[in-house]
Amino acid sequence: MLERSRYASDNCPAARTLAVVGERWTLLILREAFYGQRRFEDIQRTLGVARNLLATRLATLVEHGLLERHPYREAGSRERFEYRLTERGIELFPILLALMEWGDRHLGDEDGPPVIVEHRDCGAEIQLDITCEAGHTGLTARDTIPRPGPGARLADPA
Amino acid sequence: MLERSRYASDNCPAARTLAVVGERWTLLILREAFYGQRRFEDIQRTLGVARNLLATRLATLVEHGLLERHPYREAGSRERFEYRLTERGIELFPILLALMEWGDRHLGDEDGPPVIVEHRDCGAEIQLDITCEAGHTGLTARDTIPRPGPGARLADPA
DNA sequence: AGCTTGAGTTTAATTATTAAACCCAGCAGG
DNA sequence: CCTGCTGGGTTTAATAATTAAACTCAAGCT
Repeated sequence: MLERSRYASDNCPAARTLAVVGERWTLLILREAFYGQRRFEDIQRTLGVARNLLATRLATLVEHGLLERHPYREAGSRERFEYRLTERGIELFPILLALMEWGDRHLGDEDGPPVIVEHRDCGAEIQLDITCEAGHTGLTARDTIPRPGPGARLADPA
Repeated sequence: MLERSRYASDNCPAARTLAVVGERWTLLILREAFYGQRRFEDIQRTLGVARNLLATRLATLVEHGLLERHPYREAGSRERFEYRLTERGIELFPILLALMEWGDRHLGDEDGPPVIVEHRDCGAEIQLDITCEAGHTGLTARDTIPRPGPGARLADPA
């Protein structure tokens, strides 16, 4: 079960995140969760993912604490389960947003995006912004530089 | 070659982006590109990815216009090729950043992140911020709501 | 008693991924 | 001008992941 080890550079946080959400379908399942879909059948139908795969993906998402399995009972039905985002899962939102923004910009259709995410309070469209702690906004990758942090490890002496 | 179609909900921009960068290793290869690694051997060694897979991933990244293959010649060596991020590729940065931030917060080691990304001009640490066009900052997924955009399509009449 | 439905499992066939071996061009040394 | 080395890949065979389709199972409805 060392899924993590398949993505080397094992102390890289991006690699660790991908070990949890980087398998095929996982981020799309989470997208559905953000859109409010909570039930196996609904997710399966809208995504078209294989049923057994959806079952195992949901299980690992629950295992990693991104979704929670909640029992519910609809009138005239037996008890069933739905999957709700946890706080930990909700914090994945910027990843989805970054994927959407890039897709809209570079792979979008003529007629515009199928979904617009709005600020609930004011209705204005939201977007991701790269900022620095000193208050500069609107940065791009070119304005940044990676530096070793406190947890940096020396490369493996081959 | 309908990679795209494997990720249903075919007009979803997140799904389209994942069709390009969502295969195993692709985002880690791009991470290396952002760290300045450009050569096959270097990427292969630091990532530990299978060589044939790295070759095909680099080829699809070039095909999609995220990397460019540039010839170069080191003194005493024959011509070789390196892979450089294009503008299109550079714009993937928020995706990597979002993955890193989540990993740092939820899967990080005691001793802190191995890498800190700084604003080149002022040295302050950078971060992603969800903002709205009306100027509100520091939003979370809970402050947002998705709405159908101009390109929305009705669900398939099953 | 038999049919339906949501939520999964199981099974068998198809793809992806891996490790390891191989290839190739040119340069350097002898 | 023969040999070995290096960067940058292919090929091959074995292993693992993904798929579609069929099956299960427990209520509840008719």
